[in-house]
Amino acid sequence: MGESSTCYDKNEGPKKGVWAASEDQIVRDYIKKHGVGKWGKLSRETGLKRCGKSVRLRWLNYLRPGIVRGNITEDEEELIIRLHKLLGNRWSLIAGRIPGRTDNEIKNYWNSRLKRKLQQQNHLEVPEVPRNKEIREDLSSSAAVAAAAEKNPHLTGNNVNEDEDYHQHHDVDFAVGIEFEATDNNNGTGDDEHLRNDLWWNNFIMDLNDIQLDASEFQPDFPEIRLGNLR
DNA sequence: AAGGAGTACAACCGCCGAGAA
DNA sequence: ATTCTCGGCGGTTGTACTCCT
Repeated sequence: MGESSTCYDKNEGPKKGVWAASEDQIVRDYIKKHGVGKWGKLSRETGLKRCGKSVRLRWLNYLRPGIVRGNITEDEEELIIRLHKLLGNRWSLIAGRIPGRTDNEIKNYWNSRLKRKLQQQNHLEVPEVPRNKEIREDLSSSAAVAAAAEKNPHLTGNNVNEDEDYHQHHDVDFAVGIEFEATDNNNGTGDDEHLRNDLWWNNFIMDLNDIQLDASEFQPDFPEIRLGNLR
């Protein structure tokens, strides 16, 4: 059923296509007054001829404060690759770890650039990480996650932290719940370190696929990894 | 200069789950 | 217990832009 019943007016249907600046302003004004949510109501009360879902998407991907526009940095790219290896196409989860970036943006970036780039580099045979709800729930329910969440509330949940001052001082690194010991690429061991990490990740993915493990089980074996906020 | 191919990104669609009625 | 609405997600499509021939 979804929202289709509220999306499509019997007579003329919803307006589609590119949003006008005036439409954006209507949404901004309404949300300023009434807060986020009730997208269908927003659409009806403001006379926007957009379906609620469309309004929501516009807000989340474009109008919302804290959105970072512009090129994805190398750090962010690396992060996306690693998170994708772990989580598969769970764009909202991945986006939740990259402040200011939206799931749509990351999905687009992956599909239009990274996928091809990684295939060219032979780093990726585009692993089809199964959409396995149980794995994610196991990870999210671990004690490690809870502990990390308590330590650093910025790292939890799917919501992008919209504290711009916080962003300025923490940049990308804070968003990752998976943190490696510093890798020294200048002392000749960098490649080995990368290989080791890649190997570890590959094994990790295989383990996840083979059996459903609780994230907290990994930590004793791999102290260099903190599975702080997989969800 | 023209137009076809490739790319990037915004937006839409269909499905699902949660919660209210 | 059932139905309905809404919010959320991932996949896909549409379109504007850029590059190449």
